[in-house]
Amino acid sequence: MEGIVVNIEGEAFEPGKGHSTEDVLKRLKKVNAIALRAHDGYIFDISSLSGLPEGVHEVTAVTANSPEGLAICRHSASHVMAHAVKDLYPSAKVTIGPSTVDGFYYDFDVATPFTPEDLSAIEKAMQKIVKRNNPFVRKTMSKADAIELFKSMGEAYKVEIIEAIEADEVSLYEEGGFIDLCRGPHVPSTAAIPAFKLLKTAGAYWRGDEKNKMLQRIYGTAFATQEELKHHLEFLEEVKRRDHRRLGKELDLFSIHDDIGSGLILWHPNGAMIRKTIEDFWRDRHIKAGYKLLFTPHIAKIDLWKKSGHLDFYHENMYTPMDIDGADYEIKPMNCPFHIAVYKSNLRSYRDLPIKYAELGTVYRYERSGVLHGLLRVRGFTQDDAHIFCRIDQIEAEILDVLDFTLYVLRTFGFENFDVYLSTRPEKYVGSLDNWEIATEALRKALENKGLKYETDPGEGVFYGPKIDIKVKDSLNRQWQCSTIQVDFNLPERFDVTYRASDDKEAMPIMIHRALMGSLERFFGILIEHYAGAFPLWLAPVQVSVLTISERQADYAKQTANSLATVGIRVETDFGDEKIGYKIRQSSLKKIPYAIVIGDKEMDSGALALRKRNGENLSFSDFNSLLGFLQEEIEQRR
RNA sequence: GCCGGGAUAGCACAGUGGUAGUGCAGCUGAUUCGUAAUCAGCAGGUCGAGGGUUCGAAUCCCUUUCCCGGCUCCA
Repeated sequence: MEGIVVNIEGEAFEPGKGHSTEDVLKRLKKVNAIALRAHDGYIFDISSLSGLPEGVHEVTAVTANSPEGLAICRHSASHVMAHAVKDLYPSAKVTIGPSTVDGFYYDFDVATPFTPEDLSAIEKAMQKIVKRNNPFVRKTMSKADAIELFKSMGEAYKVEIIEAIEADEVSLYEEGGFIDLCRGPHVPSTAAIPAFKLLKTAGAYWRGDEKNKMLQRIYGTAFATQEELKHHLEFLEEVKRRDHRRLGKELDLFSIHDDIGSGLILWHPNGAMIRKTIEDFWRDRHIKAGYKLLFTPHIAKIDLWKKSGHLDFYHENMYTPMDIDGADYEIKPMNCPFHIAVYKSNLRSYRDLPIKYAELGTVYRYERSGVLHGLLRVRGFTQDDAHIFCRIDQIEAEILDVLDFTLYVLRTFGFENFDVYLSTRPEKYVGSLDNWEIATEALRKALENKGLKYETDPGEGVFYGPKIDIKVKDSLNRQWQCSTIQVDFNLPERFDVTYRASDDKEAMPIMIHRALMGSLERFFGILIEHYAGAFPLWLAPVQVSVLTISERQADYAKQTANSLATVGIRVETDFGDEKIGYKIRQSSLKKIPYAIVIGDKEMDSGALALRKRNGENLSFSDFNSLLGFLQEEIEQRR
């Protein structure tokens, strides 16, 4: 351990020089260190302090408060879970058990799936193991020995895993008699797993491949403190509370019916009003941004899809063709071929470019029944699609434009944080290397020009071109993919799309596909959860409710409501014989942004009282000042 | 598609072999009230669908449809 510096909470310790090894270990224990991080980010067990690899001269204590430390805790928790499962169900075979972004899981091969009661029994067994404070002991052995060991234990999956490992030596961890193959690192001992909870069970294929056996997965989570665990569980409750399927029903926004078909959405009046507002905004802004709007059919002859390549590359998501007068027609999974047909309906000059076509195009795609999910994964949806035909020298400017436009639109819907990804050329691709290079650089430059932080996903582009994906973060900080901007070298080629260049020769434009919201259905689902159903005034299906204290004010209130409706405010009235508290409660449950309460006072004075959804009260001396207030808020879309 | 769980009144749910229930919503009546639930009465069901076991099935068995959680973040 000579010559090694150990940083603990900002203090440097040098075992052998002023500090004894015991002191350092004690100190590490005192701060609840669970691992050590080297400069290059590599993480070691605390026990490896005495045997650090050559070249490592300085390490820093890692606690469960850091992301790495927490991941280690969770990983160790998954081992403890496997230990508990083996104790309770000795015939269970262990497989893999990693930590995840918000917890951990472990997959087991068991004869009968786990029940919720099993889960709490396992959790209790885990608590006992944690209490015993068994040290995690790392061992290494040769591959051959490890294979022998796990064979003798009957752990066939572990044998399979070891056989696939390339190194000569593998590491094992033992804790309280439970041995598992593991790369590590782990917490020093089981008591260093402060707060954990098992959450749910699920089927999961071995190695995620549906050709393999189905294993039983147990999900759990762990945190540095009970407090944080509690917060996380509350967060999960909040997620449930905001579930768009639940709110969709409660607020009468949309429905899905068995007898109509899975993954097919019916927009109810409230949802349809929101969609109409979104669409109006979308169309208006697109026209202002120089897009031309299109409407195209829902079906087309099968040859079109052969030519576009969809039948080759996309047929798994397409429905069986229908026969019309002896010709096969396909319901459309994409809008692009139609937009190309519009482009090709005329000769185009280089002076015409860029040509930007936009359409709210409804497409139908086959999704496996198991993946359908409310509005977020459906079989019929409307894309806010657009195709930009431009010259290759225009790509950067166009992308820049699209980026600006996208961020403007997303911000209007209350999304302020984005994660941006640039996906580059995959192994299988079409188009020339030159074009890929130019297009990828154009995307990159546009991102840098906008000062957007982005991650590069090498090789993750589509076969026909590089792309930028933008993921929004909602009010619960969850990430959703909405926008995508994709360069396409393929379709112009396939459809022989051309323009007349300045040198009088035929040239091929580049196509940019882009969607800002992705699909209206999905975006709506995300919005419902983002706003927890409490839509801002400009989007709210009903903007104001007019409520009376008693029957006496009904006529007067009716006039007020009519005056609002006449200028386009969406109003609902409640003149029933319930008490005002009841009416306000009803209005609040419907998440109507404002309630106007009218009693004798208002009737006599002409003043108006406006109650916000959150209980706050505002008063206005007359109708016009109230109207002005509402109109300004609508105008500003906040 | 696969594994597990589920489907009972418009909604949320209870009901493990013996008369199908509760709350909210709905309807009717009373009440006319000042910022998140006034009171009373009434009505509402092929217990997802089909078949079977049984004297008797929401309940047990089989089939089927749909919904929910998941199905690599790689020792």
